[in-house]
Amino acid sequence: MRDQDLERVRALPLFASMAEGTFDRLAPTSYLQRFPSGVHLISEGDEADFLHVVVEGSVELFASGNSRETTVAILQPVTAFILAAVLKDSVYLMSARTLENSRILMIPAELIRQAMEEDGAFCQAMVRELARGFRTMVKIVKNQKLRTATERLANCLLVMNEQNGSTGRIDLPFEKRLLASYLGVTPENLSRAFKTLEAYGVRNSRSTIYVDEPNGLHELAQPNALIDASEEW
Amino acid sequence: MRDQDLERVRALPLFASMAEGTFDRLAPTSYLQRFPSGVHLISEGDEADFLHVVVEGSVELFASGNSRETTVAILQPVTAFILAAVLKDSVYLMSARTLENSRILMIPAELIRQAMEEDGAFCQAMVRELARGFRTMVKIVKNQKLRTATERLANCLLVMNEQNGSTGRIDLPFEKRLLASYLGVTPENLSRAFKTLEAYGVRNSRSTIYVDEPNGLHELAQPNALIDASEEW
DNA sequence: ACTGTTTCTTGACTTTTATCAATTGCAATG
DNA sequence: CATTGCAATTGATAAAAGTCAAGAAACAGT
Repeated sequence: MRDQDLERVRALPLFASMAEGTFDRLAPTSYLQRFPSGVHLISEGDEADFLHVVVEGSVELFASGNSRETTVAILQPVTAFILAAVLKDSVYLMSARTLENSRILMIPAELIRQAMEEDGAFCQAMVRELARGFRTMVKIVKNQKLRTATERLANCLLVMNEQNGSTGRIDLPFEKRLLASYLGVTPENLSRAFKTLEAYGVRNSRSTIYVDEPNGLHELAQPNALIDASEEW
Repeated sequence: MRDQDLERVRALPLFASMAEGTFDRLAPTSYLQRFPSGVHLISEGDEADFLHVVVEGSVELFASGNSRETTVAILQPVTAFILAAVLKDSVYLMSARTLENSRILMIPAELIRQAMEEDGAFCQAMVRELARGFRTMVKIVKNQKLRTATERLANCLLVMNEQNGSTGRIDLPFEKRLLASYLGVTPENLSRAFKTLEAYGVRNSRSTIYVDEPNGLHELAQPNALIDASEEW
């Protein structure tokens, strides 16, 4: 692994407070691998052998069942995933695939569990990371159960717009079908939800979306910090 | 706090591996309080001052938004809740109310955070508990996004039946309206879902439900261990 | 620039779920 | 034992979301 990448991983909140020795023991047995877009990284039901970290690119976490499939999260660098399965020495509950050319760091699960037992600071970092993950999932549940599809889209656009510096222009970094799956609707219904939002100043051209009247959209969306704010470290 | 109750809390996985000294420091400043049914214990948005533990009775975790309300979980003794908010020193994402006469143990949040820093074994227990909570929430998301209302009910009945020793008889420990909110449907639709399941040998009288043909129900429900199995410690 | 492929959109229709209103049925109360 | 109160059900209707099929728009490769 390149020193530069090592540093980026080291800078992750999860690893930042780790003792020098602990980190040095993880590094040599971990793999940083490059994957093309669309590669299936892990499958739900499999044993958790490695903790994964998106170092570059992006990764989709999704789940299947009842002959359906749904996106649970879309991860940007630098984010660790499937931490809970690794810690419980259990099977994955979600599958993961790359959304573009990506570099993924894989750390043997056994080493992570060891490090947790030996390094108190790391264990505390883990607690924070898991608490963050838990609360993120609670927000996803609330978003799903308390809102209609159009409300979810409206709030999603408001969040994305803010992340972009409130320019009123959003460049979708992925396909609409993925956005649909993430929002829990069919692609057809996502199109219709966009049409509904036209009345609130949302223009939608292929992969660029313009939010002209954030105030009007706010009214419809009724954003809620206890759902929409991303969990800070 | 009575010694007997103290022991029950001590026996919780979360506290079992805690050092003697750490536990002794928590105990005297914690309150074990008795509440009647329907008491609002915490409100989403409030600062997390205490870690709560259901010692007796039962507690509903629910969330509000967009002028709707939904049940996220129903907790039986002995379970700690809102651990994540306490650890992150953040606001609650869910509200909680008692569902019957209950006794709730309240431990000052600050003490929990201190204990985590000082007691490595406790910190590790916390990691396990949070990982468990995270995975439980993932399952709730999957249940919600991958299944129809009738499928959710069918699977819920299968789980409840198994928990009851597969006797084919389920005595609901709460009202149907709560079950509806938990499943994410209106009470009216829950009734209709029950009617649909009649064809699969489900009889439904007030608060007792009979599952006559679990095999037929299985076929419809398509149970899935990665959704329905409860997360073990 | 053309061709084939894929994503996205649109329309018609069905299914699922919610809403509103009314009724039933149980259980507690006096 | 009637009465009251509430949970649960039922029916009618509306809204939301899914499905299927077709067309339009973007994209990749030649």
